Amino acid sequence: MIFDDIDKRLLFYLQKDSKQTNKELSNKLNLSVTAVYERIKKLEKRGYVDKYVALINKEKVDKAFVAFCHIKLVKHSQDYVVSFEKEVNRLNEVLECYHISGDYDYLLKVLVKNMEAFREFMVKKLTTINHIGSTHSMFVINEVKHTTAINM
Amino acid sequence: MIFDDIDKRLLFYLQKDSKQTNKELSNKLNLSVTAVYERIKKLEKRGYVDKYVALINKEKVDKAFVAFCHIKLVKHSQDYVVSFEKEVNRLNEVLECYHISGDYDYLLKVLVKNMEAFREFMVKKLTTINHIGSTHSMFVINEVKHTTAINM
DNA sequence: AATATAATTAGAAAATAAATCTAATTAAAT
DNA sequence: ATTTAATTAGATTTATTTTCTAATTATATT
Repeated sequence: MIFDDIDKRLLFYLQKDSKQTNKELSNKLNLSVTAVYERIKKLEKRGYVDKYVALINKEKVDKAFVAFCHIKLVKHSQDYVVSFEKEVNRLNEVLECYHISGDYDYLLKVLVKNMEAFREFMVKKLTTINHIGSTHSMFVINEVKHTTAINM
Repeated sequence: MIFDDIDKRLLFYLQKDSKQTNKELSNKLNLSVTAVYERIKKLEKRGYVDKYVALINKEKVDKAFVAFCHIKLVKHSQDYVVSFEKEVNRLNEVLECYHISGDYDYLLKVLVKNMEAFREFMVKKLTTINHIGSTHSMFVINEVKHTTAINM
């Protein structure tokens, strides 16, 4: 199977705006509507597209306070890791969690209303999770760049 | 204007899958198709929805190596900050860039093919940007959680 | 190079969904 | 209680997606 330049350009446009009609895309790609349609279906079927989503304005829904939390576990045994990761998945303030190299074990992206809500989150939710050794939080002063679009 | 529980549930569904038809949404929300349609248009108009996008599978497009880079500037004068932020916006390996509190000034999320590509990025692109004092990179071993859906 | 095979594309037709309109209902304000 | 505004439902129109058939293009085989 081939994944050519037209496919790349198609994904580029869909990553910018997935609500474009196939006709609009067909103009940009110099193809017929059917050709665009078939390519999109092919890309979806082969797993290139994870999903289509609406991206919500976090200021509008009052969740504009963003923090990154480094977390160290007390031990790195299989069961500690598994249970920590399961707990983190339950916390809906945590949008992202990465197991990373370096001084800390995990990096979390946390979204809440304000500093007070963040304190609540830390005290009542995060630090009640077992096996956490230490944490280190960094607060987002300004979002300089934020895109979901992968460049191919 | 009111932003009620139905709106919240509607955004919840749209954040999961924006390709659902209004009929499917109307079933989930126990509303008519028109009511769903009007609510979506209202939310869009009032700025609740930033945009609709396709989320692409990074393994499929061979950009599965993820790194977070801490960056310190040599100075924090206005012009240094402005020019750094402008440069970062140009780099398409950088999906996200945050000005943060703490030991470092910035946190970058970088997406490339592999470690070799990351090295290339650091040497040929990132560190050629002026005003960078020091950097510290963390590599993603595993993506434990990753969602774009804000919980309201 | 000629032929067969598969993949991609285009255009028309059918099916489906979005958008608009009018009227009815519900909620909020006076 | 009455007016006003907002929301909703159902019907209709408009637009888009999906399917179908045929033509074209690319790839593989002899």
